[in-house]
Amino acid sequence: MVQTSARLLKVLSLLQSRRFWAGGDLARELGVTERSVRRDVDRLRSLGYPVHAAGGVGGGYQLGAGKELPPLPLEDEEAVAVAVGLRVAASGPVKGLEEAAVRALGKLEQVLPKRLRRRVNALQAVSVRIGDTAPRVDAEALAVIANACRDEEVLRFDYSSREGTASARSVEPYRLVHTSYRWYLLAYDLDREAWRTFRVDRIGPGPRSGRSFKPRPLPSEDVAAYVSQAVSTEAYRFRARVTVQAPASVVSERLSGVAGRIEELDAERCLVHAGGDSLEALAFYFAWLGFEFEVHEPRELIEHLLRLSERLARAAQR
Amino acid sequence: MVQTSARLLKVLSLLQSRRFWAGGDLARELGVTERSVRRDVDRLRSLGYPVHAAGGVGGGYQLGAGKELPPLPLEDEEAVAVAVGLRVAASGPVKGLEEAAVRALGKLEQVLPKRLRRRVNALQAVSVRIGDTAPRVDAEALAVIANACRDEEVLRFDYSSREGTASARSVEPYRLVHTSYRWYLLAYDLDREAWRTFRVDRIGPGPRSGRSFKPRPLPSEDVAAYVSQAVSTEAYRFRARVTVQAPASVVSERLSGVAGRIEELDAERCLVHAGGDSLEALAFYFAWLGFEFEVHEPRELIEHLLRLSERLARAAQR
DNA sequence: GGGTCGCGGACAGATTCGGTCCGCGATGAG
DNA sequence: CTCATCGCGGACCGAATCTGTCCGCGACCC
Repeated sequence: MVQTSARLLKVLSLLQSRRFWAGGDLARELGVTERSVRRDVDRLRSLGYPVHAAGGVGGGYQLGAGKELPPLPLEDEEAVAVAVGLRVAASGPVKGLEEAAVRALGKLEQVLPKRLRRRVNALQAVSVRIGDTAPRVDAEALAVIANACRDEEVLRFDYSSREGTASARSVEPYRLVHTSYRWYLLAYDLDREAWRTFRVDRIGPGPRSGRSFKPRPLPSEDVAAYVSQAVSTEAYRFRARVTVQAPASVVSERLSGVAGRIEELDAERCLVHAGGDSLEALAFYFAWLGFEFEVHEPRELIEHLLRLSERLARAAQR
Repeated sequence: MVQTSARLLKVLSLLQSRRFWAGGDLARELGVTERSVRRDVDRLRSLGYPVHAAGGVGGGYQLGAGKELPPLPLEDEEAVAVAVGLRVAASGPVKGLEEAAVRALGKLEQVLPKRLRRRVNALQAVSVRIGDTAPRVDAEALAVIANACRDEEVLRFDYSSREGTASARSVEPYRLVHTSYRWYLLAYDLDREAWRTFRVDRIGPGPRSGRSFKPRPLPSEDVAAYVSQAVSTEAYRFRARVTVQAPASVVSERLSGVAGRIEELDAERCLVHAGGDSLEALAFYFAWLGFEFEVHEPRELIEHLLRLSERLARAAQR
């Protein structure tokens, strides 16, 4: 009967909504005998979910941490929180998690009721962004693209090239790669009949996935290497060279997340090469460090720092 | 048989792992006839999960967005991403979502296999924090506390008072409230036999939940109001008064997340009252605005800005 | 010691399940 | 246009399963 399976799902969900459930309560909640509850619990156990039980007064069933993760039943609010959290995670505050976050986001968005999707989008707007060396990537677009890759569906979108000219693209998406704080899409461009690497932040709003395609062999075994090579010519608007009066290890910890590399000069100083598209972001990263530093280039950054310094000095006057 | 229910769960999970599944493929994957697959799909539909189907060549089944959210089957990596994302969300980058995020986190942590928990904790460390008016709250502690509230379990922890004296507490936890960038726990202190409001960031590491208790009536109907009144005497280390040369609406948008309130002076200026425990954070927030501003108090902030301004000026020299 | 609560065997009847067989209709490629 | 593909669902039947009932056991806590 469908009833049995539905009940099983319900038990699973009940057990996750409250730590302890007495057999009798569960039975009442589910509208079956206690014996059936015991059987359901057994079934869950045989499915690999560790349900602990405590005897005596105040005892009950409790879902524990097992080897595998049970499917997570979420309330509306919680789902929204998960979606928002994943969008943050996908935009990269924590290294090495972006791809997984995007995959999870794809799964979630696929089944997210419309009313919740609206809430997520509304909340998304107010997210606080730090420094922002990374251009803002639309997390929903990211999810759409990730799903298109997974499902092998042709993707259409508008793309603005580095020079700012826009063009409509129609591609077979293969991989979404996250490197040095940017998202890239490795895809086969159907109109140009060639492999291309797209910067996701340059993809226009609302990419649409369409009919499915038969995947062709990738241009390289090592996709990450291929992409990073393809984009190595990619330049930031500004490249900064800055000497910081602090040990390289300290700086690298505090600058985690900035695109760039750090050279140790001596025990107390290091040279930071950082790339960014915004002077504000670059200035803040270094100011935020809290150490003395010296900018060698670019000139624009030096000028920006001077202006900022003057503004702060004015703020402190009275 | 357990088989049927297990299969149903598996179908649900398969349908979320790939967009399109042909009936034959599903049948092979599950080890049953195609007819049975159709029946399973029917069952899912009757459980409220909208499974769309497309006929013809290249057709297949597809899980759509329904009224309710199906339980989310997560891979290991994805679960870690969700946990990290939720921890970020719980620490409050997006308004009004913190409580839900903590609830979801509680659910997740309850069933998170140990190996994944370690990963989450490891990753948590490197999370980038902005400005940080909010003291760092241990997300795992938050989850433990939330679960203790939900499960009505006595909670023990070390608490350092405002003056810095530590004491061991044993309380009945009732509500976790998030206001103005801080977490508070409303609880009944069993030793002092009185209601108390605890700042979660002052709770020592590893709060432990114990035996369950019978809840007593709350001291007030409106818990949020009660707590906010109870903590109204709570002072920040620094209180700043700053005039900003920008419309109040713009400022309030960019300062979202800072504890404080904004008074409109005229169309082009507003007065911001902000509280914070760190001069760096306060300076950062106002500098980050990008507008001209003037600090009226505190003196420390003015001095800090001067020092910062000089440091930036030095950085720009060469 | 007694009450509470989880455990699980046994049994019987009702229900359901899954495989098989089959014809229908929609879709999309050639 | 035609054909192959693929989802749909009715019918049938034997096997498997589920549920409620009854009951004794053991653990735990007051």
